[in-house]
Amino acid sequence: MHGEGLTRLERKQRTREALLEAALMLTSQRGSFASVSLREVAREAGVVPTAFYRHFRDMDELGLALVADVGEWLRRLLREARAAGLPDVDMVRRSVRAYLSYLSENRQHVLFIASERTGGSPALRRAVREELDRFAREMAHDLRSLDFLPHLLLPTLELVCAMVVHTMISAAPDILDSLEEDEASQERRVEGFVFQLRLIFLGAGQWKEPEVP
Amino acid sequence: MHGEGLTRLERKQRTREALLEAALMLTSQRGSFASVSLREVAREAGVVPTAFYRHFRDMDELGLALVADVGEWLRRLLREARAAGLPDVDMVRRSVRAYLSYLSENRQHVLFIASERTGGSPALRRAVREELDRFAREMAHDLRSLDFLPHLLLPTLELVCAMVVHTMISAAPDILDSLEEDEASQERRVEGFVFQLRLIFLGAGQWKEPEVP
DNA sequence: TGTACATCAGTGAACGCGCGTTCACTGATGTAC
DNA sequence: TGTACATCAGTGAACGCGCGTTCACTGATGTAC
Repeated sequence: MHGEGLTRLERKQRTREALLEAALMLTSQRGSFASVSLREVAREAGVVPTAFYRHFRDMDELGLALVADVGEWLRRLLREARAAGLPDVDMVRRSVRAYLSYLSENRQHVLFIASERTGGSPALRRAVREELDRFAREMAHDLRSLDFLPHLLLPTLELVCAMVVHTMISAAPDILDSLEEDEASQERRVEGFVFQLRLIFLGAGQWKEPEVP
Repeated sequence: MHGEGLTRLERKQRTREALLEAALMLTSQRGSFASVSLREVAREAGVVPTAFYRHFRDMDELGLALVADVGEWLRRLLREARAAGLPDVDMVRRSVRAYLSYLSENRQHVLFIASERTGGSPALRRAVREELDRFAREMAHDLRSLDFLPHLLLPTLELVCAMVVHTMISAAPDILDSLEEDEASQERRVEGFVFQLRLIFLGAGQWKEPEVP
């Protein structure tokens, strides 16, 4: 019952993680972090409300911790993509398939980012934005080292990556919602998503960097 | 004090509008509709909480009415764009300038759409999505009749428009937030936004419709 | 190794507050004659 | 036009509820000797 064989610190860490996970779950369920209460989080994590304060000053602090957590998840995703190597001929469709399966397993993370990028408190919004910017920069760095789109300057490649990331994140709620509707609208959403990515890469392939004399 | 010279119906309509406006304002202030309470809306509109029920069954119903309202605003925006006529050479930069000034005057509408497209209740999310889809379809229709991107099939043009709309909506919170930061980051956000639109049109210009035998 | 004490994660009672919703009401506007 | 009655937008008191936060506490784990 009390996690035998664990040190006090390990147990504390477990409770902390339970709180974070509970908050993430409730946020994706409610649609926004702001409408999740401290008491709900504690209840879901299986502790008394006052235990919350051993881990976070308030919900704002937990929210920021959640962003950091989700940021780590994003970096793991990137690391795996990196291991998969250079995108090939039908790269977009393959990547989309991979992303969709990732999405169904990590619904909560993506929905959290999507909703708090726009909907959260200023501090939360800012933190999410920073994680996404950072993610795009790392992705650009990876693509550069794979010699992908070599005609683009690095800052331009970063902008392209930011656009891809942002497209992926904001397609997620549309696609996840469409799962609850008929199969046709689901396919339509996915096709729309594929089209968007294709258009971005098509545009990026054609982009001419302005001449610098 | 009691709006002399107005019929009872006109006064009721006024209160209704005051409630909607209050809700819109509070939503853009809080970052999400879900974290605005019925009592706050009534207070802001200058009526007692129970008067709310003369106009809406609950906050969900008011939310949907708000979507309809904002949808009308979108259509007005489109009508004005239509009157402005065919986009010209430096169309993107001109349009962006126009959009930015529109944005600063209609902050609340855009922020409402942006946050509830992802963050709201399922019904609200769906309603917002429908308004945006409809908006994109009308925009595609307009561009078609102006012979813009004539090599694209109408469904493709609709996808391009959906992408533009969606890029505009989701750039809005980034840009509005950047106004509170230094001028450099503001310029960076706007440049990123311009780049995204350019890339979309560049891609759309290059798009080859698949051959149908 | 055994004992005495300190630490501190989690408990449980209590608080004041704003919430959504109910109800009976008021009094100005609208309608019928 | 004037009068008597109906309508109904908005009022104000009251309710039970979940909220965030405080406080003194408990008892298992950790530390010093």
